[in-house]
Amino acid sequence: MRHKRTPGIETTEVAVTLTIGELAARTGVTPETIRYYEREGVIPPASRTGAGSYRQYASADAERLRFVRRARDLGFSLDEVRELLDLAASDPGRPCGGVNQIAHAHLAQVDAKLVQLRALRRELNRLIEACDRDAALADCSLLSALSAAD
Amino acid sequence: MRHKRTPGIETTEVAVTLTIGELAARTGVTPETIRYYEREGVIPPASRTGAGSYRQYASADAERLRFVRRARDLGFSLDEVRELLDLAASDPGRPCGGVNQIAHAHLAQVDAKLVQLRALRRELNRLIEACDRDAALADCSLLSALSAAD
DNA sequence: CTTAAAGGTTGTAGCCGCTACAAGGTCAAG
DNA sequence: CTTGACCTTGTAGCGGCTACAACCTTTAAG
Repeated sequence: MRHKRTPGIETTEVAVTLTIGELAARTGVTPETIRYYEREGVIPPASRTGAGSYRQYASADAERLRFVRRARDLGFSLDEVRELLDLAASDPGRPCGGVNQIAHAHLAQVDAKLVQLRALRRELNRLIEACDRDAALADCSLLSALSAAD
Repeated sequence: MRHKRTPGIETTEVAVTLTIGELAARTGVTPETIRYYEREGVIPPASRTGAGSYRQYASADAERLRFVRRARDLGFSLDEVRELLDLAASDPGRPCGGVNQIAHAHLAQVDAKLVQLRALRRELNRLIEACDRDAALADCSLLSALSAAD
């Protein structure tokens, strides 16, 4: 078993550094994905103050990582996540139009995908409903729809 | 320029063999994708009767390829397409229940994706509507929603 | 006949966002 | 000192293509 590392000079009892596994547990992002994000430049390279060259994280890293995870959950690409992080880290006095723009563009893409998927579903359903499951393969309307010349 | 190959003994004037490019033009599938399908075993290896070892296709190959393209357009995976092709090629007297089953399973997956995507869209839209594009980044509700602890 | 253009051929790498190893290094507890 | 949990890097795979590079073949034209 492993314990909390760096117990400190026992002042306030909280561990200030996290291993990648602890960070993973806190954020719901696996260690392998965290390392992947680092390679991709979505999160900055972790410090390695441990002699054994383990990655070390602080609570702020957990917040940044949660930001990434939530943005990914909303379907933003890693490129978009990088842009959002850059904006979040830039002059807080600037207007948030850039954020809005990224979000709107993404929403438009989601809508486009929805339109596509709904059309696909309609067509698929049409073919399935026409298909009598007890018919012979030779008469299967689904197969013949797939075989049919346009 | 290239011409129709194998003009034959000028009996019925139609070219019976197609190059991969001609097949591509007829089916709307690029030559590279056709070769990919062959590698993946979705379509059988083409014959190579030409001395130069070019692939040669017949009209039946165009039909099979169109079948694949239509199934792909309906969102079936290549695995599912292979299964559908196997069924289409099997005893035509058997009932088409297998086809129906594959199609139903696929429809269920499409529906699941739709549910997911609709939920994502709702959430994204909620965040966007709450976001005042003229607010400062520091007050951007979208960014704070991404940063917020769960 | 030569030659140039428009095809064809294989093999390999890249896209996206992970995920899953293998082979080894390090740490803390017993 | 051993055990075993955890970490490290590097590499390969997923799906379904797409895009080369480097070379070969066919055909029409000169």
